[in-house]
Amino acid sequence: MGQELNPPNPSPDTASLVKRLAGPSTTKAGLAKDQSEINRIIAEASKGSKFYDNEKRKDKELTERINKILKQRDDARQGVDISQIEKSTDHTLDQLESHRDLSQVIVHVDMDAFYANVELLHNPELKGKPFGVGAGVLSTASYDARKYGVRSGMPGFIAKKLCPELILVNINFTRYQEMSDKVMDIFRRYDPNMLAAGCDEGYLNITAYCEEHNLDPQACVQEMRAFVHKETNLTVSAGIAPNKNKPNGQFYLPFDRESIKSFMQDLPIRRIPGVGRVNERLLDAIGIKTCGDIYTHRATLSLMDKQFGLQFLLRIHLGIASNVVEPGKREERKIASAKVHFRTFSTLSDRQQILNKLEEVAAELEDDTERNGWTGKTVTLKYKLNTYQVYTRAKSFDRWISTKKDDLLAVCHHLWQYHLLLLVFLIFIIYRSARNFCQAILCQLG
DNA sequence: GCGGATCAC
DNA sequence: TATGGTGATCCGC
Ligand SMILES: Nc1ccn([C@H]2C[C@H](O)[C@@H](COP(=O)(O)OP(=O)(O)OP(=O)(O)O)O2)c(=O)n1
Ligand SMILES: [Mg+2]
Repeated sequence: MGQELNPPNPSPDTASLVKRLAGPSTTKAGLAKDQSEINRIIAEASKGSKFYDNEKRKDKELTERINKILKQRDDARQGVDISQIEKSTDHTLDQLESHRDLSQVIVHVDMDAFYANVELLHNPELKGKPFGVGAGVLSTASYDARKYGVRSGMPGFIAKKLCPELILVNINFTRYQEMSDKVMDIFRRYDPNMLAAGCDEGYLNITAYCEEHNLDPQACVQEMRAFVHKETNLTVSAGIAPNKNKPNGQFYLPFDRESIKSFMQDLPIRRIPGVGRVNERLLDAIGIKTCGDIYTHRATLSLMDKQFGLQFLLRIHLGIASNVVEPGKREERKIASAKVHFRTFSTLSDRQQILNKLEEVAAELEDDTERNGWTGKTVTLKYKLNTYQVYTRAKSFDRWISTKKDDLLAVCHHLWQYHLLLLVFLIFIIYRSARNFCQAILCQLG
């Protein structure tokens, strides 16, 4: 009874929801030290919106999923010989360890605040000021803005709350692509097989270059970074290690087993590429926060290989990753995306109006595909409701799709399940046989 | 093949 | 007032 006299706040945000609302890129360099106050402001600003409700729904679903996994874990551990399982995973670890290859010098290079620093070249007055790139949602933020908690993926109006003097700069993709080409060319001098990962980073194997030029890795990377700065006025960070697992920022990881193990020991699991917000929570639920914790819970992970991926995590624990660097798949994948924005006074709730919009998108798609002579065998219709719930509906054909407007419209009309209150429509035509893409049209409603 | 979920940048 | 674009992969069905 006594407890009921002190009811909790009405629907307080759970820690997990507050964290979810903060967005995916909360581990970026240059962010403020105290994120809890920042996260509170973000949650406050989000409250009451449809977006917030949707995040809350997803958070609840994830909590249920976690509870299910915990139950599975408890069931799986019943009546099995844990020490036997641990022995078996130890054997796997020994196997992995025996194949550890420290012979290759891998460097990961990543441009600093890429879009922001390119904008700085065009507008030097921004120097030293907090600014973000992008309208609506920020693609990135200058380091001066990050101090306030402003970061990638954050909507502009919330960023302004965190930093009222924040300047918003429009996005100019062609500029970034130009600079990207320049930078990549420099990287390729050091490894012609470089793997470009996105437009601002790359993985290089500089073993051969160091040998030929009689350079040690540190000197080699310093030289490369100096070249980038000289030729582009942009700065770049690098991590040098025996494989492609990127350390944060600029870093040299000594090439011996002990150094690597101690580096991994306290590294938060979230820093590993492939472990995002969701997997971070799942792993946290079974007691894993750092790469070192993987070993402690190896029996559970072994029993729940399906859910967590034992091999993936064991390799992470040891700090063993691929040290083969190859350029990405060569397949041409031209994307000419056309975009149409419509603004109406409210979301569309009338079938005929929606069909009219769909027809506009189909017409745009016909136009683009005709112009470029492309087609495919799958049509995908994707739409977002004003609740932020997303649906995709697809249909594949044995023959090439007619990209005539009316044919596309007929297919999409069929795929659209008469949901109302739409925010966004997208149509894709996918060319799958060569695992190739595509064409996308976006139609913004409401 | 389909649809949802997750992740990276 | 208001929460992105693009591309990829994986899993369960
Ligand atoms: N959610 C995101 C993340 C990134 N980007 C774009 C803008 C970035 O400038 C570029 C490179 O991404 P990075 O993750 O490397 O971020 P930055 O280069 O901006 O900053 P950092 O100095 O942390 O590398 O990709 C984006 O559009 N949306
Ligand atoms: Mg970068």
